[in-house]
Amino acid sequence: MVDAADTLRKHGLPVTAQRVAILSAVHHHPHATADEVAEQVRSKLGSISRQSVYNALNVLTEHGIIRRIQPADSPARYEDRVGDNHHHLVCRSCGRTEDVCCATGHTPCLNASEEHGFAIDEAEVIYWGLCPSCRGGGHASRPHRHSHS
Amino acid sequence: MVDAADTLRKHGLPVTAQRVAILSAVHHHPHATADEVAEQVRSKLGSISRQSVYNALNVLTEHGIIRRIQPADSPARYEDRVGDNHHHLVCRSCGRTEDVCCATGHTPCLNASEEHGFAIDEAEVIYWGLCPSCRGGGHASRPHRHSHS
DNA sequence: TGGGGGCTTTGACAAAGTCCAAATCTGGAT
DNA sequence: ATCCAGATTTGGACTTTGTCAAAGCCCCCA
Repeated sequence: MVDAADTLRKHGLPVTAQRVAILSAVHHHPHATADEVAEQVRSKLGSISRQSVYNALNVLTEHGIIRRIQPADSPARYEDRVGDNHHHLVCRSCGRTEDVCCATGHTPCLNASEEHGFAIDEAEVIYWGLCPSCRGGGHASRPHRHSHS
Repeated sequence: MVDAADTLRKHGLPVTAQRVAILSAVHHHPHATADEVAEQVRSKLGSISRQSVYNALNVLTEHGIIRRIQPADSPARYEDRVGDNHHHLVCRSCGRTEDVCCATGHTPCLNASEEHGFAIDEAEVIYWGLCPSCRGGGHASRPHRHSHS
């Protein structure tokens, strides 16, 4: 595990306290939302502006240092783990997110039967279901819109 | 192709001019957003409230009459084609959306290697790429956030 | 003809981000 | 160690996409 500041330097990015704290927060809280990252950073630095959080997360994402995932009905989430083609498993009820390795080896399903002339560069897979806690009691902590009446 | 009103009746839903127009709009404009649907409906009925559009789209979705898809960086889109396990191909630049049949038969990739105790009920696949028009000139009509500097 | 229930409308509200201009800081050169 | 240009951070207004809630309307049925 490399140092956050080093990672930034390695990518030619100016090292600021905010960036370091943000990158570190993402590392220690995989799949955190921008808000959650902001909370974490505030507990370290005392304060940070919302815009700085978004700026940093965007810059880090553009440089491939972190990855952004945007499941339906959830704000964007960020993760450290880049470079390997893994997917996500999301709880419909509480939004809990887990990593899952690619079931069929590498770059699965990347052969869409019809390409419609598109230049496809990624196949994004999201598994939807209910996490253990939400299966049990049925006491959903976040009502979702997918319920079949 | 069944009549919109019949479809509503078949599902025990009250038939209103708005609902018929909305369902019809979705049928004739697959992958339209709520706003686009509203536009279509206005050109038929003269006017409709935003809330009615959302109400109808939600009701129709809950009854499985239409399906909602929510790709990253795009408002929700709706489509007529339900019941078959097909996926989507989305242009990173302009958001153009196409249907693609499931590459590997049916319910692909539904065997996540690690299930983390989740009860998985769906594997959602989105292929990302550039559509023919956006590949060519490079004149992106909607700047996206995935560009690698 | 009179009720009811469900739809529709209207308007306020909320979440998640972006835009912009001013103040501040970082990194490299002196 | 100091300075400067350019990049970053801030704060606040603003946008987009939806939802909530109250009130009105319409149609069906007795």
